[in-house]
Amino acid sequence: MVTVRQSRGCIINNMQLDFLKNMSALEAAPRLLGCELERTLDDSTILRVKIVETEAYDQTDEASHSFRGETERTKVMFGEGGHLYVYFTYGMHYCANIVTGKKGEGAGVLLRAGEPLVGIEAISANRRGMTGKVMTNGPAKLTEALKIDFNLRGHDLTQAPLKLIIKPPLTPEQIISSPRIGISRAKSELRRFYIADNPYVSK
DNA sequence: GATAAGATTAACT
DNA sequence: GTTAATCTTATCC
Repeated sequence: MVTVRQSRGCIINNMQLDFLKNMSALEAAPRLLGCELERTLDDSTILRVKIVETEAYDQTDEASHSFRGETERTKVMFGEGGHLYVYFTYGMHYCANIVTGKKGEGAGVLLRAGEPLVGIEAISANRRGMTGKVMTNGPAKLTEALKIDFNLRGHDLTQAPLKLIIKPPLTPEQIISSPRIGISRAKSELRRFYIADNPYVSK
């Protein structure tokens, strides 16, 4: 019985991420709010966070890494939805995106902030002892908290050690959209989404 | 081969 | 509000 349930659960999980292949970044960004990321560390510690803030990037978007076409860095963004695009920036930070769309489309959703649910002590340790919202209320803070770096570049999010767990969609009333943060182009487009009144949102 | 900019953060004043 | 830290990637010689 357990085997059957696990097997079915796995299939359902895969199908749940399948929808990302048929979704634009702009559709997926608000949809991913409230969903969860489960990270298994090398020592088997389980961490889980709820996604509370996202931004949409795609090929038609001047601010996107995929805007000027596929390169060695951005090729994961041009792969199938449901994988992880990781990039390194400002000489010291990693940021993570959930890729959306079919193969050949360069689109993804930047994970900007999360709310720790499980493994909070380990998350705090990863963040050099910080506690409270400053642990995960920024894109590079989130990757540091979950130990995401180039080891997980292109990772399939249906698999350990990093799984995306789909939850029911939030209501429109729970979601606020705004311009994105930290970009120099396409500044006025409403491509940032966050959960209303959640203390772990970055700003 | 060299250079400039960057989907940021934390520690300052 | 300002700034240093720090290095990959893209772009331009």
